[in-house]
Amino acid sequence: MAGRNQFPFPQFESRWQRFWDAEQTFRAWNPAEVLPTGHPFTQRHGTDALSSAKVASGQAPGKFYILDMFPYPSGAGLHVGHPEGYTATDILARFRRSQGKNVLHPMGWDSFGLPAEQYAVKTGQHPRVTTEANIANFTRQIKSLGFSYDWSREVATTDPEYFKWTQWIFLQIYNSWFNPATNKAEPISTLTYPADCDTEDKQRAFRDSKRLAFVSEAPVNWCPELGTVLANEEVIDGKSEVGGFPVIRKPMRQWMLRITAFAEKLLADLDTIDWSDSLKEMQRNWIGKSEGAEVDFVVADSGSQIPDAGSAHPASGIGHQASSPKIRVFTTRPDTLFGATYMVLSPEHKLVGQITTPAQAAAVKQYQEFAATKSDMERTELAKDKTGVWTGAYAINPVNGEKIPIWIADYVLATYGTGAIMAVPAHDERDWEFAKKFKLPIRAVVSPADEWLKASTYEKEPGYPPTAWTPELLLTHRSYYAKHPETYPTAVVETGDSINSANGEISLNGLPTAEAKKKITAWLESKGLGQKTVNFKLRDWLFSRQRYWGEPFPIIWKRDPNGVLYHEALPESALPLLPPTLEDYKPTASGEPPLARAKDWLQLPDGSIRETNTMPQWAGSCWYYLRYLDAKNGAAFVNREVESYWMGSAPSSKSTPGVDLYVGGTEHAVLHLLYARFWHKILFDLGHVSTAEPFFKLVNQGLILGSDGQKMSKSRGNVVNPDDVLVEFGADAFRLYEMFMGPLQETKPWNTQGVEGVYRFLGRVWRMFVDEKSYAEFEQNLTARPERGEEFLDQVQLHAAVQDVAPTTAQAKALHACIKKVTEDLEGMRFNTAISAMMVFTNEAMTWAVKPASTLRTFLQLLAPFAPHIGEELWHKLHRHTRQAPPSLSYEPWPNFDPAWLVEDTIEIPVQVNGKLRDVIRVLADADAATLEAAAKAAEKAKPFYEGKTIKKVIIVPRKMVNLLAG
RNA sequence: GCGGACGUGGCGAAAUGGCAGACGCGCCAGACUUAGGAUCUGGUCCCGCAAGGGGUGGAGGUUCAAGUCCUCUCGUCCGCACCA
Repeated sequence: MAGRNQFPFPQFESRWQRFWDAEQTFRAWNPAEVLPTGHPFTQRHGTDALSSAKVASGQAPGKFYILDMFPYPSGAGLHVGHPEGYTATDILARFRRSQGKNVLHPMGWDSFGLPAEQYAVKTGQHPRVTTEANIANFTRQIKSLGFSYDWSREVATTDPEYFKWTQWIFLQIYNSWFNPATNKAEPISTLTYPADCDTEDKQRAFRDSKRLAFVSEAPVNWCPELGTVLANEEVIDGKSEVGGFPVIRKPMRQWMLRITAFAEKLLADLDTIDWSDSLKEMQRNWIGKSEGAEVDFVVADSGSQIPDAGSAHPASGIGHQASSPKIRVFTTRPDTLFGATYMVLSPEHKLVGQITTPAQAAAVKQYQEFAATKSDMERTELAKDKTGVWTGAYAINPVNGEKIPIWIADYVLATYGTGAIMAVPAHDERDWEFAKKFKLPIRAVVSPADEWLKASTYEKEPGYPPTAWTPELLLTHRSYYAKHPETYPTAVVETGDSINSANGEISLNGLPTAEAKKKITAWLESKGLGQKTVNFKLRDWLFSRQRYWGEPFPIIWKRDPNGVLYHEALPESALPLLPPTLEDYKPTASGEPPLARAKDWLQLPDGSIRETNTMPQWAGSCWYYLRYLDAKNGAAFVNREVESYWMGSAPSSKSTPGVDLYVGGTEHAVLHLLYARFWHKILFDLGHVSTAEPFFKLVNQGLILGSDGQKMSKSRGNVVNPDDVLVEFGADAFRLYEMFMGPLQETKPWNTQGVEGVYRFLGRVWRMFVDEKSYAEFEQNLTARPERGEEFLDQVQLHAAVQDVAPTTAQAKALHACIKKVTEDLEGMRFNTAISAMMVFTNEAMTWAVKPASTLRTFLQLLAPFAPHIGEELWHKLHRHTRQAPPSLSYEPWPNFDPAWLVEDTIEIPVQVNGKLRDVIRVLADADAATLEAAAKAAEKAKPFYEGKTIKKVIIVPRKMVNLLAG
């Protein structure tokens, strides 16, 4: 589109961006900070607005912390999806600022990450160089959109001054343990040692086993392609979330964070925050709480006669040797214990070798190898067909003394529960499939629902097909099921009354599931056979990566006099611990992380060796929202007073606890958002922050699809580059379009013609304000001397129709309706309908021969949060015209609507006959029921529909409608 | 399979249980114009000349009145997925 612009955005957008930068218009001030007198915040709120006294007494302006998920600065640059959330938050930031809030609206960079490192491996260029270039590009792009960020608070997770504190927080975690008695993280110094920890070595081992950051040797997700381990959360269908490469399980020494200790709090506190149901549900599912019982099964016959040293308490079960090993299982259905006809251990279960009989040893070993070579992906894909082998061993069912076979199968996961299950094939689908395949016995212990019985009955059963389901017939089938569950097509997994569940001491028969669970659990506990247990799907967080481009751990390794390796934290004074300079960023030939290449860095003079793993990318994003509060603080990660003001626990905050609004993509639903909540809770317990949750309200923006309705991707060629849109239509139109597309949370396709629509709207706004002739002159001058564009811009005159007159009633009504709609829609984040309301106003105002300056001025205030550049430009023109010094548009109080203007004298209401619209009548707004009825009956068009009939009833809803019921 | 969100014109979408389709795109017609891919005006759910009738994925229900509430059903998207 080479033709003329509808309005001179290329000239005024850059002008106002420079203005905001130079004036520090959006600089947010901390409590007790000295406020410059010239700043518009000070001019509105006073020089002492944030004095310690006012903050302490609650007299200071309330805070509003509005946060975007900071981006990873990729080489590809900004995507149209990024500015969707950023625009929404910017509009709200400007809105709240105008309403008198002290608004904190920062931006930064989640700049550690794999792409820069992969580029370094290929080219040898230091990731910092790549990262800084990408940040520069992202900064340019984001600034070109005119967002009101306080850039003085910018952070980058790769900045040593930032990751110094990431490392510091890691040390807080390392030096803490979770005290179950207080249900809190506490300094490791509060740990009390058991009596048998009587040596320094034993105490150290005990201490290290309790830390919230600890070392584990467990099998981990290793991605050969990426050359690193990954957290469970980063593995999807057995493939890496980044890149989609295969992931295998491999035992490695790794750092873990004890997030499982916080599972209950992470779950419970979801009820205290304002997030979408779907997001909360995703977190709940991920945490995966299930309540049940752990039950011990004693092994009856085992392959070896090695007594189990661990089973100090002989179970009081029936007929077993006290020296036999015990297998502990977790079940959510202890009520079905009488139906356990076999057991299954995961192939990796540590008792497998011990219990396997010589006869089965070869088969078991073969199966274990078979299971081990399968990747998680294969295990999932082959899930349909159950596999397993018998160990040759039996266990004793503790409730009935029955000998049941012990199998191993990979449908039992080593990492969940105890890694072993009691199999109740009649009432569990997986056990059912397995039992059917291997011809294991199936015993019914729960009576099915009538519906299930009716639906599952088939010809082999007596009395089939039934002519009618009499209670007697159902009873017959019920008792048949109780004896022959294996003849039915499926397992009965629903709850129901217990059957076949009694021994000499206890009977569950006839009890509904919930009661049966309680009763059997109490019995198990009284016998020392088991106890009530809560299990979580959530695993501890695998926190180390074999990468270069991440925060090094502030940890060193030493050997004690016995040659045992142990770890030790670096002192705070050693922070930040910088990564070494390398020539080559690949892992070493022996598979050591890249940091191991830096021999000088690795070895300390006292002989200790540095940890060579680095932290995952999530580390920096776990707390960046806290660093924004006090980004330049060299003495602490955040000052306490500053933290309590912005996070809402101080009296002045006058707000919700935590970040007031956090907007970002749904892709971080379980990863970032769970990790950040976890870190925040540790910091809260340790007294470093003042709220239990970081993000009070969270909104997920929807995905923006390509114009073909497909996800945007390079390969589809449907990617829209914001830079291109900006050149053609400008930042204001871009912002407006992203908000006008539809509700923020919805997925919606991009449509360039839609951008033209809002661009035309802004053009109409421009023409409503400016004199057409002077704009034409501007364009001619601009063509001749483009470099003098801004000078010419100031010569563009206001439209002659804009006059300093009082608005007419109709004009005031139009304006106040618009104020009301825009204000309410902003409160509800309904940006699309707010824009539509401004379009309605503009369409009407365009028809006014004389346009009151005061009305247009107020309208500009409504428009400015959405389209700030044109807002500022016209705001200044308008005030030059009225010869007033222009106050700061950003800090001018938000207009209030006067309900008096919105009261209509007469209104149109529909007249229905038998619920169908027949006519519309115009009546006085406050007309009473009798008047409405009379008016409705007088409505000509409605008459034919009830003439000749009697009106039996009249429904009258004042101000709404009249319905005549005739018959 | 389980959990969540959602189905409204040609398209993006609006509608405290009370006139379905605001606003925008696209399209049609007209005006201005050397020109229009600028701007302005009017029209635009379907059937029907009209009166009128039909219409919010489908089927029922509640109600004077249902896009909105309830039940069932079909479909789309997202998340989880052998979690005992």
